[in-house]
Amino acid sequence: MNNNSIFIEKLRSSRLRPTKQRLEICKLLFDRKKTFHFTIGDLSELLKNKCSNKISLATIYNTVHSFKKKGYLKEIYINKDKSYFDTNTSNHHHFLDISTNELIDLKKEDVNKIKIKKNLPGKKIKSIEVLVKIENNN
Amino acid sequence: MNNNSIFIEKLRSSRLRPTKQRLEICKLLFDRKKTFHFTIGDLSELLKNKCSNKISLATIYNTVHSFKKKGYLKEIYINKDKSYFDTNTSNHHHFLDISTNELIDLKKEDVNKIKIKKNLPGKKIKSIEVLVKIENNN
DNA sequence: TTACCTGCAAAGAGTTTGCAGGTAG
DNA sequence: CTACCTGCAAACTCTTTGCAGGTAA
Repeated sequence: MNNNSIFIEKLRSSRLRPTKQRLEICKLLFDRKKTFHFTIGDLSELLKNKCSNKISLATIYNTVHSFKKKGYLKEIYINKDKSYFDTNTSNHHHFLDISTNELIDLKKEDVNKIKIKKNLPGKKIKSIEVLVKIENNN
Repeated sequence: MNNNSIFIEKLRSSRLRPTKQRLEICKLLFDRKKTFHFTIGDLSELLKNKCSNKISLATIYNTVHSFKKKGYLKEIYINKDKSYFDTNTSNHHHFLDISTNELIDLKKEDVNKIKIKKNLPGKKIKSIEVLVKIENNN
């Protein structure tokens, strides 16, 4: 596994020790071409299936939160039941398919520039996020 | 209270019995000029203070959910901990002040028209919501 | 009277925490 | 050796549910 050393570096550079568990989670989350959207539950299932030794739920929560704090993951709120995380940490927009609860990234060029014509004294804009809910065409 | 009869009508017209509890909640939610954003916890606190007889938490949840189902409230997900509800049920956008966790409505004319240039086969757009996160200017 | 509503307490789901033992550096 | 990490179980928070008693029509 060549990627392993990349992940070890990535973790070291953020002062996170490259433990077995964190490397397994890195492989699952970051060793893919496309953005990955997941809940802790999804991740836990995947790890149970694809990974020989069990990783405890507490460790999964800890790891995901460290990764978020270090800027490797972004948290998305689309549902009161659970949090979604996104491996694409750039400022971007989403489709949410309400028939399947699936999240799909929109590229920058898929949405026209958004201009906010109101501003509040003493406040500045930190981010602009668009959520486009889609459903099946009957 | 003249408004009471309006609320009684409103409830009757949706086949919800105008009970004491529901009327109290209506008064709190809908007897105001501006949009109101709240969590169940907020509402429960308000009712505890402004209302002589205690309304149980289960009833508050039931009522808010019936109101949502009847289209009098909209649920907003901006936080994993709790749900926010909005008395403005039209399709509209929000500022979220991340210093205070306060939600502020944006009017239609505050945001330019949003065009989504991508579409997925078999799917149609149901709604487009913009969340603008703002923070203090230092 | 009948269907619906309320309030309580218990149950549920996702998440967080405390702590003892284990591991990286 | 020391600081950090893991895993378990218990705790916590918000929300939902079951059910007995109460209320509107």
